[in-house]
Amino acid sequence: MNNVIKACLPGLSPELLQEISSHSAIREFKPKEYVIHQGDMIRFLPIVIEGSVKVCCDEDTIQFLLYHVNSGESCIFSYAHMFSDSPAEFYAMAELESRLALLPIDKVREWFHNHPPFSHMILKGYQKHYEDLLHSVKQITCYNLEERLIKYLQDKAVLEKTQLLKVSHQEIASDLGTSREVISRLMKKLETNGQATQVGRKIKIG
Amino acid sequence: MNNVIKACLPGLSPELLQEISSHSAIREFKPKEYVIHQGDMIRFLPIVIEGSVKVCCDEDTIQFLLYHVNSGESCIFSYAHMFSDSPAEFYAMAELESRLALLPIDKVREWFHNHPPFSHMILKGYQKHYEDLLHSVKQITCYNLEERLIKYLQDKAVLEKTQLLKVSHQEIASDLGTSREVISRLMKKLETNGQATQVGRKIKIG
DNA sequence: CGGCTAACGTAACAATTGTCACTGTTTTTG
DNA sequence: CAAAAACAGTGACAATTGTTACGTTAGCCG
Repeated sequence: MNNVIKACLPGLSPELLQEISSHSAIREFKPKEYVIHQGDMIRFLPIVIEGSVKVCCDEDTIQFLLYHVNSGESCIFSYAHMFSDSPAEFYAMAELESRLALLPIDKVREWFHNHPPFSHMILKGYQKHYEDLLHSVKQITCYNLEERLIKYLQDKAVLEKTQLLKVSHQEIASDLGTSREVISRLMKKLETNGQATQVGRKIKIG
Repeated sequence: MNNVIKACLPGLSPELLQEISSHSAIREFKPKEYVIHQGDMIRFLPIVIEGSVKVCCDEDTIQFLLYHVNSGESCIFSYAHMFSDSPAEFYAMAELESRLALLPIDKVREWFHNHPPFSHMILKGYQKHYEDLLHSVKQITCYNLEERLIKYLQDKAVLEKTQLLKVSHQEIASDLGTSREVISRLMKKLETNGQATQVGRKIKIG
């Protein structure tokens, strides 16, 4: 357990790693299992040791994908709750079979104040997520749905290491913040252009 | 000079404030003057003492508004360059007559490592900007142009403390990532609904 | 195997946004 | 003042996206 956490937290002293390990819990999540529900109080900082977790956001009735948290990464929204006690305005859901380390939030606060390399690491995490989010803004602002769909499928293919994606049109639609019918229509277009094929209930890329 | 910086950096020790003051420069910027050009190397962390600076982002040929930096705030993108040496992928431009404190980046790095309250402050800044950006994503994803235009004008009215905005359709268009004609069309619609009026080359809210 | 259910296909239409072309008006500048 | 430049108004049309409504298919499970 020490080793897996260590691999995700490079640059920290052995003593600190030891302390982090001893205060953290490891939990497994199945695909589609919630890691954090909307409205939950955040009591831990999750770090994905293995697998992938998606974080989505609600506004009115619309839900959309913010980003994925992959191996070695942690969830920025939990950082946002490090120094405040408000409930989560988002939900996090495992996409793959995933193993997470859960660091208790009060300890994280302590480490942040007492260990510059730890706070540096947290800041790096923020930077990464900020860039990801900025990338999403650019995607949404500068590219149309078709282009974003192609990118979405390609990214997913890389993430899941397969060209044959098991994902429903409905799920794509919510991730991209649109409706199922629109995705069906666009998938037909991609099929015509040979960029993707519907194979039964799966999607083949390329 | 010590006092103005102090007001923007609450919670820091007098010694640190003194050191920050002694290493920082103060500069004035006129409206539309560039604070940072796209491609610049970032050598300082700017903190807006007075006024307002807008930060915009380029992707392909499209430019769009990321956020405003107002009194007491600093620019997250400069944080992003705190631990790396890559040129700016954005530009920052004064919107109002503004006074900025420029903290040299190498000193900022040092303070970040040696002063937990300073790193805490930086993290808080990140949190704020992250929330702002997330807010933009929600706006773009969940609301149409008309709603965003109304919000844009209202926000601007609050910022500039006046109901009579001096802003061209072209400028609104680039901030919202669309074209001038579209803004003209929507302005006409707002006028019909009594939400805003074109008064010569200015726009009256309400 | 047959039926049930969730997922997909699709046509038709509405709404929004993008783009072009051209006109008129205000502001600035030589 | 006159010319130039910047700004605004507008109609027409295309492209994209959203919505409704209903028919079809795949895949699971008894």
